[in-house]
Amino acid sequence: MTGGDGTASAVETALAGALSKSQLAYDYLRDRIALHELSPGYRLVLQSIADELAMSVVPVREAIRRLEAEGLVTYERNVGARVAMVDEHGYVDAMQALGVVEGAATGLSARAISAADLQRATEVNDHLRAVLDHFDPHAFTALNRQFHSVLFESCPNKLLLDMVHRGWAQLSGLRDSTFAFVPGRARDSVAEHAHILDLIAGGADPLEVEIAARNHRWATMQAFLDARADRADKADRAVPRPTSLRETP
Amino acid sequence: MTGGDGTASAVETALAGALSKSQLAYDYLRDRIALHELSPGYRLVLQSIADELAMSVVPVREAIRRLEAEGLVTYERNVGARVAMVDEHGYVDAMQALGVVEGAATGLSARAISAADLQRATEVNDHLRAVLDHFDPHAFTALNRQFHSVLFESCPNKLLLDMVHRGWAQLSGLRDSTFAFVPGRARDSVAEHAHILDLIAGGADPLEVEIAARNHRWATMQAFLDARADRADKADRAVPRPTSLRETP
DNA sequence: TTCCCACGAACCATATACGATTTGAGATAC
DNA sequence: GTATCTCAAATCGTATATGGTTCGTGGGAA
Repeated sequence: MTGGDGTASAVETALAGALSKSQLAYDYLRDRIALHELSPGYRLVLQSIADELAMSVVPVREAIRRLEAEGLVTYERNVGARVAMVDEHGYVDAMQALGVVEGAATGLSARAISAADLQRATEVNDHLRAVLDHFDPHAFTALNRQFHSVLFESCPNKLLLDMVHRGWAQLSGLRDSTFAFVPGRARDSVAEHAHILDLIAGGADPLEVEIAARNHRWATMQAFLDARADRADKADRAVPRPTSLRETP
Repeated sequence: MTGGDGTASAVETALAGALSKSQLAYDYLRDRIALHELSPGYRLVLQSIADELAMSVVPVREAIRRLEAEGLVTYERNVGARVAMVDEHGYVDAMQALGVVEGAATGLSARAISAADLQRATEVNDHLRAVLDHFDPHAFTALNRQFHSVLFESCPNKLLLDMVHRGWAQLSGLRDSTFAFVPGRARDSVAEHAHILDLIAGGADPLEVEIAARNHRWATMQAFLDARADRADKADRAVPRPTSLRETP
């Protein structure tokens, strides 16, 4: 289908044979949402997508139903689907929930993680530290995801792991990551990563690892909230806030 | 269509207007699974269900896709769907995950819960204690669910709450609850409930409430594992286990 | 008797078709 | 000029139809 000539039936059968069209549509949409090729709020019209993928609308509908169940798209009866947009409230909820499940997954991974993985996580974090000076939010976010993935992917509980993946997928819908919004958070983040690594390497209590991982995420969430409050204040009126102003112009 | 003459459009619109057939099928299947009218492993044939509900297979497919995404049914390409059966491994994973999210939801509820709800939870637990002597696993399980629902429903995080609901739904698929398998667990459970209530009433640190709620669930899980190990041992060979045998014949 | 193959029934996957609903634009009245 | 009504285009929801796949069953050969 990407070839465009439409005569690749043999290849298609061999290639897509294992994958149903419904699955194909699901993967297609999921990828495009994750890659931000479909922005939040984008209207998902069944027929258009079906045309793009050279299939009928039926498999597309099913794919969208699955995406809906995962919270990646919102759906309205007789109106249609659109890519879920994460308002700040949704963002906070998602980050809070992710903190819980990712923390737990990381804690459960702590004892199972291999030395090689731990080494790899350390390298990724070194990389993160290295790019702090010429800061690129997008690259930083990608590396950050890698770092955490290494730490929680060893979690033996598939259910929990799946929740973590869904949480990340939902948050990836954001127009920009938190690090684009609050660049200053990046440096703290790297330091907290190092702390988590120390805990795991030192064979700390899994619960301690879990809480560290959770607080790490919640700190990012809090940084976002603080930044938002700051901007709102500055935008609404040019009056300094009463307490604990930590302006860094 | 149920009328058969096809002229009932006004009634139909008014009655089913708020609910799509897809949604209807979803609710129908979900309820029947929850009520154990459809046992785990039961084969879900599209056409049969469509006939029962007087609709075509298309909405049924969508409903099943959603149930699949929630882990209530398993699906196999070109073969079909069946009600998810929770083997002991799946059970352990589900309980572990539920412990995490339910614990977190309960912790987040702790500060938000009303005095009335707290009172109600206490009453339900008293009820649980009262039925300990003429023990009925089914009734106990239902009350137990009530108790925990009161404690976590005040959680302000909808995402987390949804995960908790899904976890309970998945586990409700079990042929019998843990309490049917390990009746002795019931008494401990009631005592732990009281402890959790004390923590919340005393305004304890939410994290402490969370860990108590989590450990409560994990203790139930552990009781199940212990019981299973016991039976396996006794079945395999009539040799007493080396340590900490706490037989109650 | 046992193994293998062929055939057929049951069922899934997808395409097409059509009625129903929403939505926005243009016309008309005030 | 604004508000409201009407109508048509776009899109969704569901039914029906058809081609494929799986799985069980029965017959034949070793």
